[in-house]
Amino acid sequence: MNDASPQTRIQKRNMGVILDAALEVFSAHGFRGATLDQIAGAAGLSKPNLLYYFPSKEAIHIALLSGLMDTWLAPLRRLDPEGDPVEEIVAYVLGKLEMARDYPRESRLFANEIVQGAPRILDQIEGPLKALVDEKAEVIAGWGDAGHIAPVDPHHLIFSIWATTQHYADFDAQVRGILRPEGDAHFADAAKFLETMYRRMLTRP
Amino acid sequence: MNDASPQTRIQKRNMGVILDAALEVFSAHGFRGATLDQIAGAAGLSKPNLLYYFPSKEAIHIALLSGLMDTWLAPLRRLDPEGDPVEEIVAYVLGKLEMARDYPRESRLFANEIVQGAPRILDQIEGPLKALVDEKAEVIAGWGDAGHIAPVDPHHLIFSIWATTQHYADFDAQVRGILRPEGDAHFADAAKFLETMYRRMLTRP
DNA sequence: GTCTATAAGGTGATAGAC
DNA sequence: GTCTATCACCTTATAGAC
Repeated sequence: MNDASPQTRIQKRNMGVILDAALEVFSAHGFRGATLDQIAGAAGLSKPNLLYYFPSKEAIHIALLSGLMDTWLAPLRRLDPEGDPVEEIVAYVLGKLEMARDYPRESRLFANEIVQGAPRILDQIEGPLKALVDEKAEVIAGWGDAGHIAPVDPHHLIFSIWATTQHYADFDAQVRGILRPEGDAHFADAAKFLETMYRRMLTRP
Repeated sequence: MNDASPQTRIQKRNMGVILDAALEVFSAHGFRGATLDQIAGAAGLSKPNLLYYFPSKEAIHIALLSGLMDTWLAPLRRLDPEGDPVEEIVAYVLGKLEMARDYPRESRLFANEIVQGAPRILDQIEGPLKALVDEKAEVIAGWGDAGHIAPVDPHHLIFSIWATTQHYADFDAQVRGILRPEGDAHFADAAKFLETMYRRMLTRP
């Protein structure tokens, strides 16, 4: 299948179905743990038919990661240098937490990949991702210098936001196991906790 | 190999060598991504010899996880109800960060397992881990009620500490990719950031 | 206790009919 | 475009000599 060729509606639809099935399987079992049989089954296609649309298992995985990277970074991209500093950061935290709640598969897909050394997306991390993070870190540093927020290391602030929000998607099994049997209000409680936490952190001398 | 049988020095030594090799391989590739060939190679043993000491690949993995669970929880266990509340929690944060720095393989071993739904340690999560967390959460809640720290949801506080500290081990590839080329002082900077962050959060306004 | 050899089954990918 | 059949390889695990 030639990636650059024009696609029929059926082709586009099947590619979409395959990528959704692949997201389901790769996010649950990792690259090595996922099998083409599982993906084909989830997509409702035969294994050879899968490989008519993508040349290899790795090609599916790479297409998935590349396609989702933009969506995944959207919340950070929305951080507005002209907005109110504390409110912008709190909105980013809550937006990221909502993504962990609504798109846990995407979060786990990246988690699986990065924990194992990010072999297939190191380029994108060191390229576009680093560029975006550096840009926004600059903005946050400016807010600190201007005294609009308490001084913080901007890069580590961003890491802490990723860590605390994605934790609820990536380590869901652990969170549920510990909050059991109460918890299905995990995310509401987490939102309250994180908002309070980051407000205190950013509004102090 | 009978687990209950008395062991010679050679047996004990080889079991230790195997478990260390298994930690290396499982933490880097996950359960499914790891092969007995890799583990045998890292241990300097033949594959059949590996399986003389452990009955199966899964048995090695389970032995690893069970054996490390205690070590892994030691910092939380040290949280002293009689100590100074803010200092106890800050010490826990910094202790956990040191573990991420000094034992990243252990951190990634658990991360790999939990991201994929914790199929082999759900029992330990819902049992001993939950018990310990609930116990310490009680202590922290008491500190909040007594006004020794600002009020926080204790469970989510603990989750945030796990997330922010283990992040530097589990997502090391991403952290390095973004902090590049500067960073080898990641951990020193992270320690400063996290100490400041948790002090601000726990100290009453 | 440790080795070589090999069984048994799974997995990614291809060939070729339709 | 989609299928059945199949290949070639890898991986876990066992058998049996030493």
